[in-house]
Formats: sequence, structure tokens, C-alpha cells
Amino acid sequence: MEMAVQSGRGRPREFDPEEALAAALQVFWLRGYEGASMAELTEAMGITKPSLYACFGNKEALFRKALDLYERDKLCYVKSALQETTAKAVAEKLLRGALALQTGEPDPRACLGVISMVACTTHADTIKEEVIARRASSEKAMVERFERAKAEGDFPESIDPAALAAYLNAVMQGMGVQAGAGATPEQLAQLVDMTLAVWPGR
Amino acid sequence: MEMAVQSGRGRPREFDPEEALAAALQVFWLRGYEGASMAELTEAMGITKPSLYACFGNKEALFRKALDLYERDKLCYVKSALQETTAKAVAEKLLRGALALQTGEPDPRACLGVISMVACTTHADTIKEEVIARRASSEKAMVERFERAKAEGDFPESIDPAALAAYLNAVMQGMGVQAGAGATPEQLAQLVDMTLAVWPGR
DNA sequence: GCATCTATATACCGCTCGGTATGGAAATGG
DNA sequence: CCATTTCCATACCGAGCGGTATATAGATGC
Repeated sequence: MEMAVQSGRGRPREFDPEEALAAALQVFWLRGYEGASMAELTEAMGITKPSLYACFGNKEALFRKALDLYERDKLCYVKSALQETTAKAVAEKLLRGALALQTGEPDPRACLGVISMVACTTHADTIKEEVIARRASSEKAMVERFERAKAEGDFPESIDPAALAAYLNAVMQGMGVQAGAGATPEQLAQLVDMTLAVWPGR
Repeated sequence: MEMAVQSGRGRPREFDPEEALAAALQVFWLRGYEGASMAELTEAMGITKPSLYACFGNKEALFRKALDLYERDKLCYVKSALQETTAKAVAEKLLRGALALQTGEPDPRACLGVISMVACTTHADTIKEEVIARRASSEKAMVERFERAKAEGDFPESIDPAALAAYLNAVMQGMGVQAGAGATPEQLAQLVDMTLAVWPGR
């Protein structure tokens, strides 16, 4: 991540960039990119604005680094999910991972990606495209996994792997929307169970 | 809707409130509540700010009236969908209605409700709650319809009508997210087909 | 101890936000 | 024709936005 660490000349900074970034991620996750103000960010991070700009660049760069952290810390279950042995097992692990992400910690909240894609409506097109691109690369891995699954007979020939991936993503994104709208963990769990109950194939 | 129409004394207004409201709806639909600025709204509506405030109250009141119009004009398919003869037919009509809504007119865009629920992250809690409440009343009708469907044997006893309704809503909300993320109409249509293909029961 | 370099704190920048005060133009009822 | 009423255009309000200039405080290498 190389975060502007320099040689020992001059006064060393008094805060831990990793901790500050983690705090920033919480704010972005709660408020979205545009909804998070620099004032709220700096307060949560425990630093002042000049320190933030010196260390992270600007708001957009900070958000990208927060996205990196989010993928690394919160979305790591995706990679392991894709290594399950059947398509249904992959789906189950993805669904349960998303469920855990949205029911854990403070209160229910949607996936950061969903929030960012939907909420960047004004002049943050760059951010929106960034999130969409990351999502696309994630979906690509999922499609490839389902193509293999199809070859292995996990689900009927009539089903298109790309369509199945898009469908599963839609359910998870919808779960995020409902989490943000105040659904209870039980309701979200029901959603997972229902999706698995109707899942085509093994 | 009674929109401050008064007796014939004084100069009559020079614009049509219905047309102005329709224009406002387009802006809210594209930008979300917080993303829509009064400047963009007034420009699209073809009126000035004092005229807007005199006729509609304030931004929040304007949004509520736009929501009314949205439900009346764009969500009318829901009511007719619930009158289909089987649960699957209801689901199909709902899905195809949502699809038409999100692929029509200018470019793909999510359901206004989804946008509003996810995007109101800062200090527009009132708006968010309003949208959530409306969605809840809509979902309630859907649950009741599915309870009847279950009694009529449209799907297995093991399936909870409320869970089925939440699941179907999740798919449609996810479809909205993907529409907002730039999915093509063909991809969204695939989503509908996939959901119907795995639909439990008749 | 000194010169150098850098982090911090404060105050400030231009801009946009939602909302409004004001003054003149226009249409009405009498 | 006049008084009244209402609409419209402009300019403006305080507040918050992302971002920065400045000055002081503090840690380093020599």
C-alpha cells in the first residue's frame, strides 16, 4: 500500500495510518462516498485535515485506499468461497459471507460497493466507475467458476453461467439494500435460505 | 393532490404544476433525493425557486409529491400483478414490470425507491423512513397475496410466504442496482428469466 | 546547540447547498 | 381605472462543503 513513508528526517507523524484508514472505512461504509464529509472523517480518524491530506492525498484517494482495505479485510471470503467443490457450495459460502458482513458489528448496513454504486449520483462519476470496475472483475471470477461448475455437471446445460452469476449477485445486492433498509438479521438469513432452497443443481 | 389552487383573485401562475412535478420526478429519479439540487430541479421544471417554494412547499414536500406521482404512474403495474392467478404469474408480472421500468425511457436506472433507501445517508433520515414505510406497505400486500397462493397450493408448504416475498423483492432490488451500474437490458432480462426458471411452484 | 525538516493546529479560501427577502410586473374583481 | 392580490426575477442569507496557506511546535542528524 506504500503510504508516503519516508526516511527519518523530520518529525515523525503521531498517528498510525492503518488505524486512521480503518476508521475512515467505517465512515465511508456508513455514509457512502458523497455522504461522508471531511469533518466527520477527520473526527473519526482522530487527525486534522492537513494531516489527512498530507498522508492520503485527497478524499478520492482516501476512498480508494479504504476500498482496498475493505476488499482485503471484508471481502476475503469471496476468494475462499470460489474454491468450494460445487456451484451450490460456492453460492452458499458467498451468501453466508455476505450475510455475516451485513449483520455483524454495529448495525445492519449494505455492502460498501452497493452503497457506492447507487449513491454516487452527482459528480462522483469517477468513484462510481471505480467501484463498478472492481465489481466487474469480481463477477468475472465468479462466472469462470460457474463455467467450470457447468462443465462438471453441477447444474443443467440450459443454464448460462454468466446469468447464474448475475442472478446470485442480484440476490446479494438486494440483501444489501434490505439490510440498509433496516431488515433484521433473521430476515436476511431467511433470504439466504430461500435462495439456497431454489438453487438449481448441486 | 390539491396543490395550493386558490380562488381567482390575483395573477394566475404561468406553469402547469403537474408538468413541473413530472420534471422534478425525472431529476429525483436520476439523482436521488440528496443528489438533486434545487438549482437542477428548478431548471428542469422551468420555474424559479420562489415559484417552486410557493407551489410545493420545500424540497422534502416536493419529493413526497414526486413519490406519489411515481407510485401512481410507474408502479401501477404492481397492483395488477397481484391479481394474477398463480404465485409464479404474480412474480413474472412483477419482474417484467420492474424490467420495463428500468430499461425504458432514457438510460437504465434503478427503482426510485432503491435509490432513495440506499442513498439517503446523511441527514435525510425522514425521507429514508418515508420510502421504507411505503415499501413496507407494498411488501405487505405481496405477502398477503403469497399467503393466499400457498393456501391454493401454488408452492410447497415448506416455503414461508413472507420469505418468498422478501426474496422476490431482493431480486428486483438487485436488478435495480445492476441497472444503475450500467447493465444492459439483455442482462436484466436474463435476470428475470433466471429467477422464473428457479421459481418454486406454479 | 543548531539548522533542517515535518507534523500539527488554526484560520481561511471559493463554492454550492437549501431557503428567503425584496421589488416590480401582471392579472384579477369592483 | 384602480386597488388588491399574486406571480416572477434577482439578489441575497447562513451554513457546510472539499481543500489549503500560514505559523508554530517538535523531532531529527550533525
